[in-house]
Amino acid sequence: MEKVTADRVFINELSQHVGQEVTIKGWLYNLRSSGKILFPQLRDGTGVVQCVAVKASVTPEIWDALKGLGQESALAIRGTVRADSRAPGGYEIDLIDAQIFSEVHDYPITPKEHGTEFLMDHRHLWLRSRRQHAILKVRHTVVKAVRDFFDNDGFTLADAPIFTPAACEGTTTLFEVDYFDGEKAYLTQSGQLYNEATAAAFGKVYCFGPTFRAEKSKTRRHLTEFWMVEPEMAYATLDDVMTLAERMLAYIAGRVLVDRVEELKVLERDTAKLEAIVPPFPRLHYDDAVKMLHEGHEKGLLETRFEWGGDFGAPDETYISSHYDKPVMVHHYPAEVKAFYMARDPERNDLALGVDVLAPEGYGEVIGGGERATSLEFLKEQIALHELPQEAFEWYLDLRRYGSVPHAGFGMGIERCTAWMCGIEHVRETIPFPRMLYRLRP
RNA sequence: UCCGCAGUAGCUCAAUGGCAGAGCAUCCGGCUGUUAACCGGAGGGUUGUAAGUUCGAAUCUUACCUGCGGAGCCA
Repeated sequence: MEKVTADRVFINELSQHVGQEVTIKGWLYNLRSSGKILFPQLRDGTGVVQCVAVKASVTPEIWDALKGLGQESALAIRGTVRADSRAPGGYEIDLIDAQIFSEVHDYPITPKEHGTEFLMDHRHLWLRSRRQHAILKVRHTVVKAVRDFFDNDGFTLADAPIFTPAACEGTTTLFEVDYFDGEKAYLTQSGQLYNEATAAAFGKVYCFGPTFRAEKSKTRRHLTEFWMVEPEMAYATLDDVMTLAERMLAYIAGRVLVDRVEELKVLERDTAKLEAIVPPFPRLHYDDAVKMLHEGHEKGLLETRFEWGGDFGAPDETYISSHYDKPVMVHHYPAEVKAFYMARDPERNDLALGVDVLAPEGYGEVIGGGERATSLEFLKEQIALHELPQEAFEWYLDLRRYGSVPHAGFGMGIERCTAWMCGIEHVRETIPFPRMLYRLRP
């Protein structure tokens, strides 16, 4: 077979090569034929392009080789780029030559519909599909936007460790690791406590990495391994953190709208929903949120009457957020339902200076955060009250012994944010290889 | 962990107590503009597993396994 010799270009660059002879290296996305004319569609990771091979214009060897190719065969083609409204994507390549790298005849994922289990079992191949490709491109942009946002705002990236000796959330959701001599280690649930140390060193910091929670949760919003970005600011309050959260979310949505136009089309995302994500976001005191839930119950829109003092369930969150077309920030939760390190409202000691950001359209809690307690004595009490081993937290208590200041931060789940941006049902599609209860492979 | 639903060809599904089928995929053939192309033909089955009821079970019963949806908890 002849060598493919023209300059290699990528499919998303074709508009700059109209009239030129180019080489595309990729995989066969689909093949249609009509007698003496073949329409192979190639994908190369940047897009999909339709090629046209006319029997009279190529050698018999190339014709026969192309004719028999199955989906996902690997090949390079040489041809002339042409704008054509009949082609999906707007550009078409008149094929001159082809080189087959790998011939495939039994690719399991066909253009027809498949079930969730089958697709999840073939996740390593499913990633090649147009929709999955679009979702992960959006994820990439969400991550990039997050990093740019903090980098441009004077934050220092200071990542937290993944092996930790103690929990910062509840102890029921820890993954145990048996490796360190004579001591149990756990996979991190949050970089929160370490962030407080680096914030005292750098002022404004963030960490970004994988997080592990052994919750027996089987919902569209849960993964056992997920990625979280956590900013932390010294000399900052609950209000500062809410302002930071709304600025960040608006920045992310803006970047996705600009950088992922094609992907949002593939996903059939209603972009008006993303355009609405601009500050200020409504701020709702927990007491007022509870009032809202009571009204919802009286109107018959909520099954059970919410009791003051609890944390919101999924239907409660959805009901609250349904009143707004922007994310809503619920603040001043009862201290009892929040972590031990939360600062208290000086006027009402039973309330914590915490905030949850509830995304619209039922996407639920995408951000949780707040102001941290500054008093050494208070934290010692809380550690005892929660029956946590104080010796494990001595380093953390040092942060209160040596230059304790008001500080605040939050955590955002990248997958929940990405699912929201994409407008998709389940977070499992927003990470290349999801880890869930009952899902370790592939 | 609890509640609900489902498991039949490689995939998506039909067959509701009486011959296990269709579309897609695969293979063979046809078609010079296809858009999840179309047309003709072929191959493809331990009906999730085990036991039970019955003359007869994909179908009814029980247990188990697997998956999906929801709840609690969370980002």
